[in-house]
Amino acid sequence: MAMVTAKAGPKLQSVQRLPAYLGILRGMLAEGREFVSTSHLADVLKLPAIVIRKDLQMTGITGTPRVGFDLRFLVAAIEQFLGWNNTKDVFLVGVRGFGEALLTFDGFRTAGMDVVAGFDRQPELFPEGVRGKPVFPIARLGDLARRMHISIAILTVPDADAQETAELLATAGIRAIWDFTTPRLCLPDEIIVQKAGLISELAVLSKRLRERGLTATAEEGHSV
Amino acid sequence: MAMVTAKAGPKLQSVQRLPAYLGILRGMLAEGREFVSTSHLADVLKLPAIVIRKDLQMTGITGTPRVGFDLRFLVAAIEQFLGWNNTKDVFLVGVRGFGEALLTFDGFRTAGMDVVAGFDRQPELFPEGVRGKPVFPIARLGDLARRMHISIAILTVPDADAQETAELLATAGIRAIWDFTTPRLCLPDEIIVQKAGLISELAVLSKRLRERGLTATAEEGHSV
DNA sequence: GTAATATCGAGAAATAAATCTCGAAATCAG
DNA sequence: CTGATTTCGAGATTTATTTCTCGATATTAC
Repeated sequence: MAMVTAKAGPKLQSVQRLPAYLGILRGMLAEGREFVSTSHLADVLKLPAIVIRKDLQMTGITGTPRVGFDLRFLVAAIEQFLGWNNTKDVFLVGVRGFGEALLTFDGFRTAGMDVVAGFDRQPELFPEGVRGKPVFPIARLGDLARRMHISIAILTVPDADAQETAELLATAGIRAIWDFTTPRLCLPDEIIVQKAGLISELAVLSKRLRERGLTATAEEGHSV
Repeated sequence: MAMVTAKAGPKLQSVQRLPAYLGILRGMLAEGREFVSTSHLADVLKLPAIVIRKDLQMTGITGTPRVGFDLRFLVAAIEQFLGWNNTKDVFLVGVRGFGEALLTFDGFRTAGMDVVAGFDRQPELFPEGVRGKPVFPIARLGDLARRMHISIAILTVPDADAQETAELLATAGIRAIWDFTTPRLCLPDEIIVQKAGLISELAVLSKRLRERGLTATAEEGHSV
């Protein structure tokens, strides 16, 4: 029974590769180049050209044979596809610990995200904010979210507070949560919850290290 | 031809789920439980039980029907599989910006990782270190890595310095790099490079937000 | 103007991964 | 001791992703 849903497959990995393309392409654009071929991109990124071509198809843009893609259009297409063309203001909830670092990190700008304020259960710990970013008590989040039309939040509270805080975010009108906590949040379906995979990545790294490490550093004679 | 590979498939996603299991299981162990069934885990994690069972098979541990898995053995098996049973000291290179946050983040402890020192091109910016973690000039990295037997590094330098710093790490005997920079590093094959997917995750979130955001505002009639 | 070449784009095949189905085993009830 | 129920584990099915093949098109060379 081929119940094919109308919407195209997500192609998760392709989406994940787009930012890498975008970085290179923006650089080329800054250098004054006008066209780029997937074979050239493939050289730079050490990826098969066909992969890149397939990924770019996702954005809907079309290239010209023998010439490549118009850099300006291509960059614009990717940015539009990801929604990175216009900056979105986001809140960060949970400033103590990891959140403080994230609050000061301005690398999200290139991804169209601007962390405009932090919230914490103990805002008095940051009386002057963090690097110019104000820190408010969580109680004020709902009011400010509505007033500033914020719909995205980064959740970096301690695991124990995660569910409670997440529910508060949902009530405050937040539509998407980038969740750096460990437990699985239970929220209404209309709330987009994107789990941060820092620890998962570490698991993959650990496993690869262990696989290869066994052959490489057997010299360390500690029993397992 | 059925070319059955001897080594088990990597099963990336399964590995990525293991930390979530481990967190729950450690909690149960702390509560004094002795056995756990995948069906119970499934309830807690809101995942299909079969997924969990298949994931656990990877670790090589075996459960008993009608009883479940021995919690102590299971936790030990996952930790061993991931290599999280014994703590590994790691360096963090590039303290300005995002790196400073990671340096202060102690959540990696549960993953058997302890960031013991930071390195930066401008260590004078952190004369007293960061939260007790010392910050050294990059020039001293090789010496200290050898002396302290460090084989893992977290790379959080600016993109422009990424390749150069990475090569320095390789020379210093670092065997695995958790890379938070954008460009693709070119290093000898024996160096394990694990790309951090923060920005890729953001891309996925952005795309999901855009997809749903459009339906939320445009309110298209959903066909059955 | 014609031929050669590099590149794109769509569909198909191959590969890998995730998910499901069913039989087997162990405890508990009677 | 026997049967019912829960849970595990291996193979089969389905799904997703990557890779390949081919035809089309635009530039360049002659």
